[in-house]
Amino acid sequence: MASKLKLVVSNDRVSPCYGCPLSGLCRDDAPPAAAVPHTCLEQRCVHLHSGEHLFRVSDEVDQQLHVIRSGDIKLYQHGRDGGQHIIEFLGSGAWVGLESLNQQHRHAGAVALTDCEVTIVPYAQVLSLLDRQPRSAEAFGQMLSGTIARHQQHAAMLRSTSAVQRVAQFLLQRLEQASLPMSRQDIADYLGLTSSTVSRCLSAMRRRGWLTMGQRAYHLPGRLQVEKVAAGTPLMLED
Amino acid sequence: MASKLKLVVSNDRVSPCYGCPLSGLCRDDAPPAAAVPHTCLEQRCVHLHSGEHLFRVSDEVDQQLHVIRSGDIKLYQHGRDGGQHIIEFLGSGAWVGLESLNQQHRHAGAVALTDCEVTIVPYAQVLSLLDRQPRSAEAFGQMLSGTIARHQQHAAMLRSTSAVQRVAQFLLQRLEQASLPMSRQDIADYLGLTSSTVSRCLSAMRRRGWLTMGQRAYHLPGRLQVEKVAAGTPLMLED
DNA sequence: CGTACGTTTGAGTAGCTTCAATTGGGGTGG
DNA sequence: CCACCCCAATTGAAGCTACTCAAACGTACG
Repeated sequence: MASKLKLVVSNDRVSPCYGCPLSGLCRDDAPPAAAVPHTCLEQRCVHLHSGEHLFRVSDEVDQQLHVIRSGDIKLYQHGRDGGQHIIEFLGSGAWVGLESLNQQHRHAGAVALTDCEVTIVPYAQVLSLLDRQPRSAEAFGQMLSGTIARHQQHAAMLRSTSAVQRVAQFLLQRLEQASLPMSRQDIADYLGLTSSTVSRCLSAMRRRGWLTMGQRAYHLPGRLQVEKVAAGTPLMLED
Repeated sequence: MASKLKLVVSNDRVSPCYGCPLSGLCRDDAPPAAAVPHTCLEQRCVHLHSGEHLFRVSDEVDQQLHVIRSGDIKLYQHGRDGGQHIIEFLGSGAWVGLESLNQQHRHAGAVALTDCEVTIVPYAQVLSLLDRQPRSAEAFGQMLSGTIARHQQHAAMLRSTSAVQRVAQFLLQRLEQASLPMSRQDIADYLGLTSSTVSRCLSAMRRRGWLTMGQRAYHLPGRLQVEKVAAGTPLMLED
């Protein structure tokens, strides 16, 4: 179960930034090739198998951030009642660990939902970049700002009184990619419902033909109706 | 209803940082007095009366952050059903507007719950500070990180199934200062409940002598029991 | 083929919401 | 100073939603 670490050194002189996790933060329009430090060239990666932890609750914070190259990860906390509360589902391109920068121990755990490839980005490296490139501080701020905005959206979803409403919003938000790698229980823990209720809501929409579910693939032929449900239109669960 | 703007220029040479909203970010251990730019000396303030908006939903983002000097502010969004969802209650010392850095229009509104004094901090000024003082980038990151962590906590509270549980957690979290400037409706919108339910929960605890409510002052003689309720111990509403 | 686990579905119940009536407190005008 | 009004808070009763408990089904894996 040990994570394999791989050191990747790019030899591509044409575009040294290709594949660099920091490329989203780099703001030098024309970075002088000679001045590019190791930062952009060295990439440490971790491969996670489905179910493996990237880090656990109470782990010591190691001052490292992570960027997901491929796969999906869930961020969770332990609920008061023993169950787990999913904070966020993170997909390809997402940063992991932004909430731990000021803390000594993780208050959230991160588990791979599928096999994952994750790039390790030492926080010091990010700070170093922010130091060298003033404009990237702005980009970094925007990234954190966006994270905050997403959490606010999630909180809004949790306050939607109706269960179908929450499930509909979840589907609309997550079904750009037409696949849901997480279990019903995970969805339930994310939406503040039970897996039974989630299942009932999905079945209700499926019965109406608004949702089709091949074992991993999901589609929304009735996207318009689902949007109405998400907006508050009531929906009888049993037909 | 027009907000009064006041320009305050400090003449105090002894401690130029005193009262500076950026002091929490400044990381120069011994800032050379001669090099201190206007940044630390100019402070624009806004005075808000209870009920006045600092900004509204859909307002254009003016690239300004705010720091609350005194008073309380609520951050809210419009719910699907017409009601408003409170995102966060912000008190003295808190930063306002961190979630809007990457957006063109506000997706949240900010209203004063009490009379407020708010310092205006142009985002450019923050960036300029981050540029000059590399270490303050870390502090800024920690601040945003802390904000994210608080939102995650809030989301966890919203998933607590029981109503009394949510109210108890809210009281424990908010009653360091022994006063709740917001209305029952606001609390309800924050917790994802109705004002009736909030009222009932508070009454239940008051009947048991765990909570006392002078018109503005709140106290928790039964903090221990309230903590148990927050942790999941069931509680009959009617006695 | 059999076991184990996740999902679906079924009744019954608890708890929150809804709607409405009552109380209380703060402000205004007499 | 008191009466009045207005809005917020409280409280009551009824209804409905989502949870609980439980069983049956499907699928993946040995």
